[in-house]
Amino acid sequence: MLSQTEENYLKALFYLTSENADKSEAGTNELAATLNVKPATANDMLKKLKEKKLVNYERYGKISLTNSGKKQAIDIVRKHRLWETFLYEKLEFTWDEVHEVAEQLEHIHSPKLIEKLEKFLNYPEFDPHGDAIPNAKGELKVQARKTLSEMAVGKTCKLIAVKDNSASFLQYVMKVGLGLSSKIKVISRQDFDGTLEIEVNGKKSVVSQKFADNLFVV
Amino acid sequence: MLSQTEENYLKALFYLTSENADKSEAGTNELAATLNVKPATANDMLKKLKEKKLVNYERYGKISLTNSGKKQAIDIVRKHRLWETFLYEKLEFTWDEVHEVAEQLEHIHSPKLIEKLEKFLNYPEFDPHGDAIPNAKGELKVQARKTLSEMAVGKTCKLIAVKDNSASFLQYVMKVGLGLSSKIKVISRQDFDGTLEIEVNGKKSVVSQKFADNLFVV
DNA sequence: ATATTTTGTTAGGTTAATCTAACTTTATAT
DNA sequence: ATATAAAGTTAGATTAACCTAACAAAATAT
Ligand SMILES: [Mn+2]
Ligand SMILES: [Mn+2]
Ligand SMILES: [Mn+2]
Ligand SMILES: [Mn+2]
Repeated sequence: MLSQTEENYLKALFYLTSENADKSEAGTNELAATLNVKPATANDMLKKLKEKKLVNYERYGKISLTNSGKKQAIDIVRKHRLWETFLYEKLEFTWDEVHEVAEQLEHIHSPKLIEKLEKFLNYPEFDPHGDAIPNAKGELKVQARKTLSEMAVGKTCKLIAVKDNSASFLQYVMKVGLGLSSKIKVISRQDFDGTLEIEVNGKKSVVSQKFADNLFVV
Repeated sequence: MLSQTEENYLKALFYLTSENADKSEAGTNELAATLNVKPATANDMLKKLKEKKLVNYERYGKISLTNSGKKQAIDIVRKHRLWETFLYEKLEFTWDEVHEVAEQLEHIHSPKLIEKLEKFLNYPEFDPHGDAIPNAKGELKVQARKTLSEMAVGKTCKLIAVKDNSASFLQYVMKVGLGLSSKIKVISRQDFDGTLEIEVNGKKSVVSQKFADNLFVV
């Protein structure tokens, strides 16, 4: 059985090499930064994970998950997102509070618990941030989506997911009047730096490109 | 913040020195046995817990929890029993399955989670094994109770709690037709070894004294 | 009162996960 | 093509939690 630490490495690698991250291989420094450890630490762990056949890795080479590693990573993501959904739907947590607690809950080992939890939540397909929840087989719904920053001026779109899960970002999103399913109209865009003027529920706001890069819409 | 290991030592000491255990101090070997570690290991940890002012301990002396240690131990017990109740009430776990998973869940750190969970469960006072759940202040309902082995022949009583929480014991209890609130009539007792003949829902069974010692009745 | 058993402690090691400091390899820029 | 910078690795330490083996103290039994 994997330790919590090993699980965190697999999950980090999964995110660093997922579609979302537009590349399929990661580096030691990048991985270390994600996990808030020093590169030397990540390097040690990579050797261990390679030994366990969970990552593809050669000295000075790029890193990727093996099929086995990916399967395990997806299972952790599944648990994380089911717990977030539980906290949000059943315990009245707000969407900026769920992530931190789910970081702990995702490491509970009990297949039965997850099966039962999923059933209790009525087999949800998306978590409170709009991210797809993998099913027991590791399959997840892929939605066509673009970032708000890619939307044409004058168009209206619907918020379906957020990329950043940090409490500070999510609180900012709420402050602008946004939540999942909100309708957003793009009023104008500054060519200089991509700053957008948007309208949500009749309320206008000016937001940075960085902000818009972190919102997924259809 | 306490590590999972430290929490487990506090919890073990709490049980070893509670009313239930008819003594208020514990020994190193006893503690080590409870936690499935060697006495040398427990000894190291005792020094650490003393340093943190969580236990009263002197070389070759008896061990007890300080007020601070006891408060923390009760909080872990509270979490454990709330999670057991959640698993039993909401996720359809059976009473022999809940303990093992709760052993993991009790170490999740989030005061808000526990508050919300308690509210979601409607402030339960007893867990699936009939054990009292401490409230947020650490107070718990104390019920007058005796063990089935202490009951007089001919009397009928009600099962309100089980002492042993192991799956094997609980499955045995179910096999005899018992659950919380079951009515039990004591038909006869062997003076030689305390073996009892009991009747539950019209069904007669013969059980050992050890078995009867682990059932609390009123 | 002394011998034996039980209980508790110490010394010295191991493993997982982390670190710093020094080093090597690969990538980038002139 | 070489120098510099960035990325990655290694060696050697540290800490928490565990171990075994040897020893010391306390409890008990004769
Ligand atoms: Mn999350
Ligand atoms: Mn999420
Ligand atoms: Mn339990
Ligand atoms: Mn219980």
